Amino acid sequence: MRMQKAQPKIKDVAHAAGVSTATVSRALTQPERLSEATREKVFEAIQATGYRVNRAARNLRTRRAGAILVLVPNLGNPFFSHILSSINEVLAANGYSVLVFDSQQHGASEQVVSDCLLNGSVDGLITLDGRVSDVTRQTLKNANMMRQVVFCCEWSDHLPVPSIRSDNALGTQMAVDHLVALGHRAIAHVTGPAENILGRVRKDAFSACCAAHGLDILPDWIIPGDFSLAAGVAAADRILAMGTRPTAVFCASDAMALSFISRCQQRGVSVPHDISVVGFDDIDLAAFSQPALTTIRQDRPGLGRLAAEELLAHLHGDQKSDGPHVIYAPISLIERSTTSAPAALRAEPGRVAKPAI
Amino acid sequence: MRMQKAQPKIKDVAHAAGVSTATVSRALTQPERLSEATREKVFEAIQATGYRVNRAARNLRTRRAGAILVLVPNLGNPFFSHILSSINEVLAANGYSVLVFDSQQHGASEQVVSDCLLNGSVDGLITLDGRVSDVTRQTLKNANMMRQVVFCCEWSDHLPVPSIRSDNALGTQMAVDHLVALGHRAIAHVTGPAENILGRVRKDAFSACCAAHGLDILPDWIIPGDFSLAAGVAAADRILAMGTRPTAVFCASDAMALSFISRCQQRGVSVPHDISVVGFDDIDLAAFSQPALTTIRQDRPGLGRLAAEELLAHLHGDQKSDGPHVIYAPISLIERSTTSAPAALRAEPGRVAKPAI
DNA sequence: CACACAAATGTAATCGATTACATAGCGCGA
DNA sequence: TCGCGCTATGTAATCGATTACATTTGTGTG
Repeated sequence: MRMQKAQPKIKDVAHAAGVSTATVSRALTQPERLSEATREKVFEAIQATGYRVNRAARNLRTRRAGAILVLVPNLGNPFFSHILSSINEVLAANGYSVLVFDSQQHGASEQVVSDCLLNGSVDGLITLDGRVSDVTRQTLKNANMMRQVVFCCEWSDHLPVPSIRSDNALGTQMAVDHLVALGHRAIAHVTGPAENILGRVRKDAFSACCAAHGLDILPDWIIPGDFSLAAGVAAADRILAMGTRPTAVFCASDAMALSFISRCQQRGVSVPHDISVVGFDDIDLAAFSQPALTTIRQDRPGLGRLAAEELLAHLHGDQKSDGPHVIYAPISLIERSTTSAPAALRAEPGRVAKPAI
Repeated sequence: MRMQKAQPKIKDVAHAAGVSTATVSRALTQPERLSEATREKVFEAIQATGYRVNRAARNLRTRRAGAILVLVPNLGNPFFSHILSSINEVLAANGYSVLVFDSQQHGASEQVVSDCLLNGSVDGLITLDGRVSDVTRQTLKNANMMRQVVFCCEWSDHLPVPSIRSDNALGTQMAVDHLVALGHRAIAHVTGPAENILGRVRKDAFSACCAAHGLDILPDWIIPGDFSLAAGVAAADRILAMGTRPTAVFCASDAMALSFISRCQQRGVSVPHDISVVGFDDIDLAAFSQPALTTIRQDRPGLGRLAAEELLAHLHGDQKSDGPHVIYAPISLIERSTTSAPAALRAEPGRVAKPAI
């Protein structure tokens, strides 16, 4: 009774259908090569026995894993969930399983990645983490496995593989242009972590855009953050303590923007009346905060989908586009209610319509 | 040049070390059974050749997969990220890989689950989705695979497997007690989806608690929601339109609570001055909203960790606790700033200290 | 009618590890 | 000295599929 019925094997099916194992296997993998009669016999036998292909055996023989590794820096960060979701959707639809690993969690994370690729437990890697150790890079190069890796969101310039990303510089420019168009000339920036490629790119783009607009940005107005909620609060405290306070703030993440705003409100500073705020990402909550957050939307589902599709194309050999090419997912400014003309301009309505360039 | 060096196999290592493949295998799996000299020879050869155990071969032979499937209802929901993260942490530390699937994504989701378990591509299943189809239940029962499944957060009473969860009734009671202690007697509830076990349990507990306190809850005050941000807005609109408006609202999720509050503020209703709000979950943003959200904290890392540990215990045969037992992760009321005494009581301070029972 | 060729199916090698069983070497007590 | 038992290692079967190659059957052609 408590005996566990052994899983039926291909031999059992073959026997039940009165054919050879080869025929059963072919019914599953190349049904068009069998006569209709046999094919049906086999499928009936499969039904009857409840047969399932043993994955390990198939993988061993075919030297494929049918799985993709997704490397996430901090799985606990909800920003990644939509990306993971769309990656999953595309891969699952193509018969691949999705393995996830948190690249910050284990000292052994570098080990894990190259291990998985080298020992055949996955066919490819999508990494949302732009930091790639030298060891990993070298290992991938040696094993000639570069074409089975793609970056998503983040990237590293040292690893020549395809990269799916938002145009962060463009997004930053949209944010700055928007604020400048409203009349702001004193704009602060709360950055991402210095070691993060996105943080660096957005910060550099911010400086460049401000320079292009001829804005005079005080060094103090570049406030180091780390994308986190806590960083937004800290940034608000710093700005509210400043002698010459900027009239607008561009935050490198929505999380920082939202907590920045909360802290301002808590300290009696009104957004956007007293200070305008622009975020980056367009997380779900951005549309539902009060006031609703003006931000730069990253197409998270699109990023995931494109990355998955790109990887699949490479795995299936469409090397039409081998190497380190970049694909940009669409990005856009979502104007909501945390930006307005600066107070000084509102006092001189003449300048509001056509703000000084 | 572009030849891809074939991965070294165990035979290559054996040859390099001058031993048999059995010895190499033993060096990897039961090193204590080898003499120190041989063991070192083998490890050097492994180093030298860059050998990695082929997973498919090992899995085939050992009839293990070294992987666990985590089934998530809606991967895009950030609530799950912390849980997934801690599941991952525990499993990775124990040498297991983590496969994720979104149970809402594919019509084939039921297929996927039983497939994965039956074809040996995973050793166990942690499901965050309480809805289990009859087919799946039957399949699991037939294959005697129940002991390789655990529920986390959600559950189904029809599947007798271990369940790691928060004490939702207790959490609800904490919320209601808190509001009642503040003097509220007119409390609304924004529910989760009717088809969701958590939504139902919290709603039932809410009704029971209110009854226990002798509160008179109008049917209208039970507002159907679905945990989403949009539902919070809709609920706010409904409540603000009511003739007899409740003085407090218990929302079945933080997402609904936060968007509920935003909508109230937007419509000029102040929280907690005009209406008190309690959430459920304690998501990251709850502490950083303005006002900071009073809520019931679920220990998400704890839920994930316990589920992973429970599953590992079962897989390793510690069937000390076989069957459908329930493990509760700690839950607590986090008092922040979205609750206060109702306006009516503030006018009669005499009643504030000891509100009428 | 014989032969070439294609289609359908079977036989058995193969993927790369683990491990049951066999063997060799060694120490120790009788 | 013999033999028992223990340790260290080797030999070869095994896990369960896929697939190269062989074989059979059927079909069209000169």
